[in-house]
Amino acid sequence: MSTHETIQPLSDGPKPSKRLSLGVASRLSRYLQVLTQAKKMGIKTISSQEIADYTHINSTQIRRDLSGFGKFGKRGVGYSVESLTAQIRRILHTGSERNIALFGAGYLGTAIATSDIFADHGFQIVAVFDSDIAKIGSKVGPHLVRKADNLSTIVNDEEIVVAVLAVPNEAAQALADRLVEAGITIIFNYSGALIQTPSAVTVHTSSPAVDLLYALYFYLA
Amino acid sequence: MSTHETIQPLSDGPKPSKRLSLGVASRLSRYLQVLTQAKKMGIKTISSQEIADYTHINSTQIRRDLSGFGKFGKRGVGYSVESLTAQIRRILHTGSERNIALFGAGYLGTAIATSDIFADHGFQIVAVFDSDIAKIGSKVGPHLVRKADNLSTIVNDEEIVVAVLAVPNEAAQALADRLVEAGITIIFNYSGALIQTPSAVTVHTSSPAVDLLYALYFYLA
DNA sequence: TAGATTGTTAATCGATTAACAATC
DNA sequence: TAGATTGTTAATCGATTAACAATC
Repeated sequence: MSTHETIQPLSDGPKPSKRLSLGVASRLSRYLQVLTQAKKMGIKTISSQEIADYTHINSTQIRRDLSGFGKFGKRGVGYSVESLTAQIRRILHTGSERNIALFGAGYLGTAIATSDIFADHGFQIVAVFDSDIAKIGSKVGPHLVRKADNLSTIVNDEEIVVAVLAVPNEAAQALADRLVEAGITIIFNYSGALIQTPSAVTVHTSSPAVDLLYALYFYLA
Repeated sequence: MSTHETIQPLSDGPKPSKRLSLGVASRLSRYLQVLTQAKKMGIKTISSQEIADYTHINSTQIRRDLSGFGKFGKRGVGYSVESLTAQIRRILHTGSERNIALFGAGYLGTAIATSDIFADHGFQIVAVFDSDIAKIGSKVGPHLVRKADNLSTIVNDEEIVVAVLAVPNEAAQALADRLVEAGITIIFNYSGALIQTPSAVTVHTSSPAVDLLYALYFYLA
């Protein structure tokens, strides 16, 4: 956890919907992942201990996280996968669909476009871009590869909230600059490059090797 | 951070090398990522504030994390990129090369095999596997695609420490079971499937959509 | 020197979890 | 009923950060 929690003292609305701390939001997201998978596997009910087995998050903490928002479980039984999913979605405000633009139609871009990892969580890829003229007009999964011109128009028209960058390191910063200009506020960076943006823009850089270093440390220690 | 810290009270060795807490290990890994990139960009010196700008980790915390292990910086100047990299590598015991086996030679597997994200951090892909007979014998980047037979022999001979799974969801659990049997203790799972393993085995499941949900929450709130 | 940045302290705050009553 | 699991309390512990002296 990198930063601290900010509480919004509410002027006593009907529900005490404080802003979540980074830790809680992160954990709720992970519960959602387990629940989504569990649903796919046809599981109807899940206990806090079972979620703990998958996430390595302490079962007491799971119950505590959830009980802050209501009594979602049944003692002696566990949580309904269906209804807990709905509850967490509500807490995270992620009930509705969100639109994504994908930049880069190489191997990684194609892998992302053809997988359902994003779709499973309500993220819809609505546009795929590449700078290689040879690729423009071809198809990646169901998507037509386009040229990344008039970004702000496209971002507006297609109601794009998130840009996913699967481009070479060298191209990442320049593209990010253009995206910021076009009004994008969430960038998901799969390139290895570090990206600098105004503070209003969130950049999430995926770094598997860093995660691996981290895992390895605990393996060695 | 999901679990708590464990301190190994040392019988007074020369250096008080406690076991790192999850939080510290995670943050040190991220500093390493920034330093690796900074080095590529030809930067010689970096301040805690600059690292903070990239990682969104508070600069005081960065200095505090580092000062637990020595005085690595120069007041008024910052940290030497080169020497700080070496120091963190030492702290994380990640100085030496580690061998990785990659499973799955589809779009994602190919993207991983041809990128340098792992190589940048001392992880060497030494074997690529696929279950599709049509792919066996073909090349993915510099690697020959092999059949995943005799896993324990290969794991031993090639000194493989980590298995990276870029396979379909349906295949993940069965493959993980075979890997555990073959003696693998760190599995990096890029499939969307949840994997269950004995507790001695570390599974890291990459879940971009979950990260996105999390980022989106703070965007919406 | 003047400016910048580290290293460290001290105080606060949130995260974590063992334990257990409640109850399905 | 007996067994299982939730919801909650209470206590501890680590993370976080503002502030500032030290010093390059």
